[in-house]
Amino acid sequence: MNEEIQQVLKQRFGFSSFKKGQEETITKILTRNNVLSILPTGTGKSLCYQLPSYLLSGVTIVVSPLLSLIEDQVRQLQRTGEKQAVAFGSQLTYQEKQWVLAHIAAYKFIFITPESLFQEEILQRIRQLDVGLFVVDEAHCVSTWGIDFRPDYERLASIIQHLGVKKVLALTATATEVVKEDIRQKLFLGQEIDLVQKTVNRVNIFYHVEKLSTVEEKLSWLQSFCSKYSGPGLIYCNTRRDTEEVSLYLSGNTTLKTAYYHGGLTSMERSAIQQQFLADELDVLIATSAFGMGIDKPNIRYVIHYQLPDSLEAFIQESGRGGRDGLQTLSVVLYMAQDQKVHQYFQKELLKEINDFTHLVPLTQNNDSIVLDHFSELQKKWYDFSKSENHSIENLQEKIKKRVEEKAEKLARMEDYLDTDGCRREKILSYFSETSTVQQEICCDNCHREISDFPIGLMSPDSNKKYSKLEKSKEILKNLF
DNA sequence: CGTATTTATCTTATGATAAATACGGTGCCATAAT
Repeated sequence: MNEEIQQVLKQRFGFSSFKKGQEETITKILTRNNVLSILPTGTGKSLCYQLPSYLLSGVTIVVSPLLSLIEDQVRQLQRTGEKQAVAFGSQLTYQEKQWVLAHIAAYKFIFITPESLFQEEILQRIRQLDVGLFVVDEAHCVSTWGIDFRPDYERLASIIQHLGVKKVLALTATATEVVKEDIRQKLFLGQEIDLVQKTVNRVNIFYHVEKLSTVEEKLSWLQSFCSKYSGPGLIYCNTRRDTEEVSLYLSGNTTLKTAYYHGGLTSMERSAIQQQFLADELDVLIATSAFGMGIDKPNIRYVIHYQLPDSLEAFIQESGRGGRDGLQTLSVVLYMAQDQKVHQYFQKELLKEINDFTHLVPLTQNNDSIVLDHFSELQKKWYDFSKSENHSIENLQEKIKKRVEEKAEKLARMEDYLDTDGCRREKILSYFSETSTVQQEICCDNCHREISDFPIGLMSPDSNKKYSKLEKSKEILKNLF
C-alpha cells in the first residue's frame, strides 16, 4: 500500500486497514480521472472521497441528492476534526449563505445539491476555485432521477466541463448494467471510465413472489406472515395512502408495533420514525420509495413489496436493504396483475405534460411571467433546462419520449422477474450482467418449489440463526402448519 | 387505468345500488402569506 495513503488513513481517520473496495477506489481516483465505484452500503463510501481529497490540491465538491445526507456527512467530517466542511443549500438563511459565499475559498469540502450548484451566485464563486475533486454521491440518481423529476441531475456533466474539473468520482451502492451505462453517458459524456465493483449477489436473501388476486388476500397474508415471522421488517407500498392503511391494519390485527413513512410527512416526523426504526423500536415499517437512501440498518429480516416496484433497479435496491448483517433474510413481492397500472399511469401523465409543454412554450415569447402562471413545476424546470442547456423544444420532447419508453421497458423487466418460472436470483444477476456460478442452497421459491407455499419455513421465527440444510427448513415448516 | 370515496337516485323514509368524482412517487428550490 502506498505509504502516503496509509499515513493519512492512520492519522486523519484512525484506521489501520481498509474495507473491501475502499483502497481500490482511492488508488484509482488518485491515479486516474473518471471513476465509478460501486460499493455496498456500510463499506464506508465517504472515506473513498475524503481520503483522496487530502492528497489532492484544491477543494472537493460533493454533490448529494438529499439535504439530510449532506448534513450527516458534514457532521461526520466534523467529528473527525475537519472544520473546513460546509453544506450549502436551502437550509441556510440568506445571511448564512452570504457568509459562506464570502469565505468560500477557505473550505476543503463543499456539499451541495445539484439544484443549488446551478445557482448563478454560487457557480460564480466556485468557478474561481481550484476544484481538485468532484464527487457525485448516490450516483444512480443520475439515471433514476433524471429529466422527469430532477432535471439538474442531467446537467452535471456540463458543469464539470464548465468548471474544468479533472477528477470525477461517482459513488453508488447499486448499479445495474442499465444504470452504469446511463452514468457513463450522462455524467461522463460517454468517455472511458474506471470501474470498481464487487459482486452484487446477495447470497443470504431468499426471493419469493406471492401471486394474490385481491387486496383482502394481501392484507391477510401480511397479517399471517408478520405475526409468525420475527422482524424487524420493511414493507414497501406504491402509494402514501397504502402505507397508512397497511400500518393501521397490522397494528390493529397483530401485536406488532408499526409505523408508516412517506414524502407527505414533515422532515421532523420522518427523522423521528427513521430513528425509531433504526433503534429497533418498531417491528415493521411501512413506507413508500421515499424511505431508504443512506439507511444502513444491519438486521432487517424481511422486505415485502405490497405492490411491484416500477423497475428491477428499485426492487434490487429496496430488497437489498434486508440482511446487511449477512444473516438469512427474505424478499417477498405480493403481486396482483392490476398493480402495474399505477406506474403506467405515471408514464402517461409524463407524456401529457411534455405535450402540453410543447404547445405552451411558443406562446410565452420568452415572457417569464407567463411561464410562472401557466406552467407546472416540472414544466418550469424543463423551460429553464432547455434555455440553459441550449436544447430545442423538439430535442427535449424527444428526450422525454425516450425516457417514457425506457420506463415502460424497465417495468416490463420487473414483470419478467415476477412471471418467471426459472431462478429469480439468476434473473436479477443477469440484469447486472453477472452469472451465478454456484447453485445456492437456499435461493428462491422457484428453486425450492417444495417449500415455497410460505417461505417462513426457511427461517427460525425466534432467532437469527441461519439453517444451512433444507431439511431443517422443511421440518420447521411442518411444525408451523 | 384501478381503487376508494362521495353524491345521486330510486321514492310515501331507510338504505341499497349506481353513477360521478378524486386521487395516485421520489425532493430540490423560492417565495408569498401568516
